[in-house]
Amino acid sequence: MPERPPPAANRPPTRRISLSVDVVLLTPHGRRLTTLLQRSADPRARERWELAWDAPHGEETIDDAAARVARTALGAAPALVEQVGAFGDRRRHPGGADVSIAYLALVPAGAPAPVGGDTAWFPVEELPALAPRQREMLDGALAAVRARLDQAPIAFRLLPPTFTLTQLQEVYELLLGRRLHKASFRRALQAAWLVEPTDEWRSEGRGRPAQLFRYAPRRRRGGRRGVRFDGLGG
Amino acid sequence: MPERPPPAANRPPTRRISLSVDVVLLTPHGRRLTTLLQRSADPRARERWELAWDAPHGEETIDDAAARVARTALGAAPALVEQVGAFGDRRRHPGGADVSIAYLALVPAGAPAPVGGDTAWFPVEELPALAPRQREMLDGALAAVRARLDQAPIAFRLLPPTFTLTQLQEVYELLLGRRLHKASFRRALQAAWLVEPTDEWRSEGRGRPAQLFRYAPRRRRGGRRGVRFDGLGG
DNA sequence: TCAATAGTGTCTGTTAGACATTATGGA
DNA sequence: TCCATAATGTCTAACAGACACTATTGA
Repeated sequence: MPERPPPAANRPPTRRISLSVDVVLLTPHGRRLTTLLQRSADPRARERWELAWDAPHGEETIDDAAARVARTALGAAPALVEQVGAFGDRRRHPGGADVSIAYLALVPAGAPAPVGGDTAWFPVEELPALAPRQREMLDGALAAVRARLDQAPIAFRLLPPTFTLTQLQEVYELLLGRRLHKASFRRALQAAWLVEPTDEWRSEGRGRPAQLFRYAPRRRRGGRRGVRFDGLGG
Repeated sequence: MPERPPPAANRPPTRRISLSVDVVLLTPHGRRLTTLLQRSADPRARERWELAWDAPHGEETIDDAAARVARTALGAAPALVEQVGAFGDRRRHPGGADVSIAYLALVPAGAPAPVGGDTAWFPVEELPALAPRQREMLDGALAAVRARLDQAPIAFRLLPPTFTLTQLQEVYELLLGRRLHKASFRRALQAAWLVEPTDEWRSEGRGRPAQLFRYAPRRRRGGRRGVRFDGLGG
């Protein structure tokens, strides 16, 4: 039986550390998922790109700080801001923070882009070099988006208030990284009572116009079926 | 078009904050999920119970600190330690930490219990009063366990190396909070190639002895099917 | 007219859940 | 013997994916 030390003493944690709140802003651009990066504000490293970040101000909570950082970088409030997790290994952060809290923020497609050469949307498969800590946070945010896709209305936050079912399916395909079957997708969507049709139609270019829908979840009917043993690799 | 402030200045986050790492240790006890609580080390509040927690020491990362806190509280290393998230609202933490990082730690059923009246396992439905921050972290850890059940081998970390299929199903029922169909459960398990039989059998009390299995995931065959629109409430 | 996209009906193989049955031990 | 639990076979309804077809627009 190993020796067991007494429980940690209940003193305030005296050692204070530096903290950053970093936000991964995401929006679809065409058939690609893109993320917002800013040029470093450090005058010695103006050519480097960074995730938007800052330390919490004054009495702000970390959620407050994330909302502020997102709003400042984007010029408007995103549709959803959610925590991803804390990153406190020894990888480098642009501000030298000991611990960084990552947030993801979703921006509807077609929202006005921030102007100026200091801020730009990059496809997530073609990113410039980032500080290792921020690279890790970005990968974590992408994994979180995919994991939460069927738990929270992620896809609807990446679309304007009304959208076509093809747009919705494209967002799912974007996030899942695979093609979906059109008829099955619509059947499952109808069975879930998640969207309702508007009386508007949109004609884009050639084919038949598509009906516009809005996100309007009704109460679920029937419980979940089965247990998923997928994803239990090693 | 709203005025857009310049991006956050790239100065080190000078304001330093106090940080705690809090661990939610979980193990099944019979048909209940239980969590480890310790009596407060504060001599003025010895009757209060707390999650195990501490500030990171010296050069420790937050993952290191979580592993240490878990090992210290339990007297042995848990089977899995994973981050839940950061909690930095204004709710009270026992150590007055500005920000707390929650971890969950899984302990196999039947592992030796910590001795002494300062540490005890409580069923998660019958907890004593906790500091509001820690109560929030515990609820977050339980939600994370349920959410990750089909993404990571959570259930197997709550069981000894060999186990019966009934035990495994009981862990799933414990975490999901609902009964599962025995035949369906076993069919899905077999199709997923997650466990392999040993040549041992266990006789518990009355009925026919059950074969023991071990967790031995084989490579997946075939991709995921469909999209889940469950869980998209509102 | 053709090309392109939206939207739907039908068929089929797979799977979840219900039910029943057999197997094997202890009391 | 009876009872309790393990383990499995069969049936059915639900569902995912394939395919085909109709509908409606612009070029």
